[in-house]
Amino acid sequence: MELKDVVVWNIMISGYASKGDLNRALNYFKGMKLAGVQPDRVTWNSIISGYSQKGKFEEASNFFFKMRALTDFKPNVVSWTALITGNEQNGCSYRALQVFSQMIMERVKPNSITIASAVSACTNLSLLRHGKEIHAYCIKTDALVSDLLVANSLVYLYAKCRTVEVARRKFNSIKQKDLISWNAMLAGYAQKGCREETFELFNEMKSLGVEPDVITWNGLITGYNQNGDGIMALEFFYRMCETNTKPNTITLSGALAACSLVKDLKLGKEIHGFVIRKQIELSTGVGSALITMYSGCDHMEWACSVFNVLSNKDVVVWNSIISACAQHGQGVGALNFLRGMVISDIEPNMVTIVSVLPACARLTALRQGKEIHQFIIRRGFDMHIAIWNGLIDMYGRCGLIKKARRVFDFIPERDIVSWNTMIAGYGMHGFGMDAVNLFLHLRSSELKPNHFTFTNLLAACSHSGLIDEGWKYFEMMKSEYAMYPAIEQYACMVDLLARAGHFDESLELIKEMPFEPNAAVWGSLLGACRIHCNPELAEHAAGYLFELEPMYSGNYILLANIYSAAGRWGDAAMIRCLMKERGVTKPPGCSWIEVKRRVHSFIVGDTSHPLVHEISAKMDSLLSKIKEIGYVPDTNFVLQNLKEGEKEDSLCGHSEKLAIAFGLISTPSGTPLRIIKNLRVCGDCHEATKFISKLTEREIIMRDCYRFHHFAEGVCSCGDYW
DNA sequence: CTAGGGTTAG
Repeated sequence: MELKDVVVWNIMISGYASKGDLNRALNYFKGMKLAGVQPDRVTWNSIISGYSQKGKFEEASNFFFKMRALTDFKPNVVSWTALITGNEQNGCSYRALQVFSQMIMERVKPNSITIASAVSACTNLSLLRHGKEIHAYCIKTDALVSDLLVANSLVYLYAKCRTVEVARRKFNSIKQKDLISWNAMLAGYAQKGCREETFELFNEMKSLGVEPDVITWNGLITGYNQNGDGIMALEFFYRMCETNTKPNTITLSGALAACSLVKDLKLGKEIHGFVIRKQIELSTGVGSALITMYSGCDHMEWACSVFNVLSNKDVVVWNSIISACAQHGQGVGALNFLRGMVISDIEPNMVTIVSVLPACARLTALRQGKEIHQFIIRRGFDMHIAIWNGLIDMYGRCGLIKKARRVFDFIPERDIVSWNTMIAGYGMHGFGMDAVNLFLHLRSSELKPNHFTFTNLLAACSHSGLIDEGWKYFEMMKSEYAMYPAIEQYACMVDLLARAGHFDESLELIKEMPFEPNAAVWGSLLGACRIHCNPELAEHAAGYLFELEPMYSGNYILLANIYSAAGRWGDAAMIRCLMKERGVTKPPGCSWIEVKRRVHSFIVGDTSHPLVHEISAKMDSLLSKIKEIGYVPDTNFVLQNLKEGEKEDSLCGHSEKLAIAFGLISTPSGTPLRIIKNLRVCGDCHEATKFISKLTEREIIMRDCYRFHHFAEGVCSCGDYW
């Protein structure tokens, strides 16, 4: 065999390279040189594109540079474009754009494929500004703007970046629309939630004789899912089922996601059945959609059984089950699955972190939270803003509000969620003025506060009794931001006014607000009645609450406590009977404290801890000492009608006191104690803890189910309003 | 030799 023509070699090489078999392609590449045939630009480009498509950019750019160094021909537009499309399709859009600008700087003229790919990269990154620049470049340099490929990519860009009107103008300007143009515009309307426009355009398309394909339907379904509109997503799923179009796995995932949104368990199960009947292999995509669907419909057991059945568990499947646990308050489960994932050699990614941080926050699992923070730093993840925000939340909820602030200050580009989370953190710690100051800071930034900002800010004012500030920002919301207060903000204001004892004003606000009062509103009022000892109003509020959330024990307990405090023992007993009648049970008070990497939990009246004698001795000596400096046990918080001495004993057994006593004997003096309680902190314990903090010169940080209490030098950060 | 649309987890 003599010299083969370079074209024949190229066909072999490009064939293998485009199939991803780079080894074969390289063998032929070497082979042709041995045979004395010089590779040409097409040969080099085939290899570059093969590596680039596989996401092996180091190899791709090595050949790119070798081509420049070893040959007479420079990389041409195809070589550059191969690098750009490869990066874009492998989730490295940012690098794709870097390559693109490098190419422009070297004065290589892009073609329509290059431009479309660069615009797609902008779309992936939501870089509207950048995309517009590329658009402008097209207009300035040549007629590429009218190229169908480019035009379609621009419709996607403008639709995705929330300027659907601009997308429509671009769409209208396309003379010969293809199916992809229609799909782009329809998906854009779906993502933006424009129901009418979607239907209109859809009908227009059909009247012109253009038939939707599976991607049209999928774009509509997933678009509406992204918009949170499961009803429309299912509408289009049903419509598709009436046609001859066969659903694929993406359709099924989309339909399952919609089921989860609207909690349509019945349809979800039908689709699951369909998957089994048709023997569609349970791909990781459909598998994770099933997990999410069952979890969204509150069937965690089934979510777990789908998880167990899946033979191929990729990072998305693990993330699905982790976030399912986290969303159902199963923090321990979430952390267990995280461990399972690591053991199975699946690398956690950004989404894993974002899902698992709230679980740590809720568990106050500071140690795991810190480990995850370390892990993020070690792995050198791109710090997605959601991770930063998760860290703020985690540190805030674990009681390290200063650390939370340090994270906040460290974020290069904060979004509104960062500010909202930080404001909420200050609020739950009772640092109302810090929350207000941060809000003022936010006002001077270019970000716009949203409804959550005001909810968190007003809640912070309320936790700190900042009445004037509360009114001011409540009014500012309307006057300066043209935002109508929602029921959440009204609830905060009712809470703020009632806590301060301004019951008339708060009742007036309830009357005047354009919503039916909900449990949060009446609950605020009831809580305030405890502080100000107002059993009459408490009865009124509790009446509504018993209707709205009949099984929540907290309301009954609160009302019973209020009756007891007013000496109305008979009424208090009646409430306990009512609870029994309705089968409402009060979860036992439980407190946790972490000492030397171990979490110790104490249940009310608990005698099971190994150090029970030491704890009880410590408690006795503490109580007699704090009584000397002014503590008076408040037996109103004992529900049972016991004798005075017995009531005092029963108070000593409260879980938060046990945890404090244990913390004091098992940590060196001066160490702050961090305690978490599952219920609202008891009034007597609150009083006692203030004295204990003074006596022992310890900082005691206690989180109950509503907020943080920082006890130091005999006072609490809540100012006794909680 | 480069080639545009729908993709599960937050």
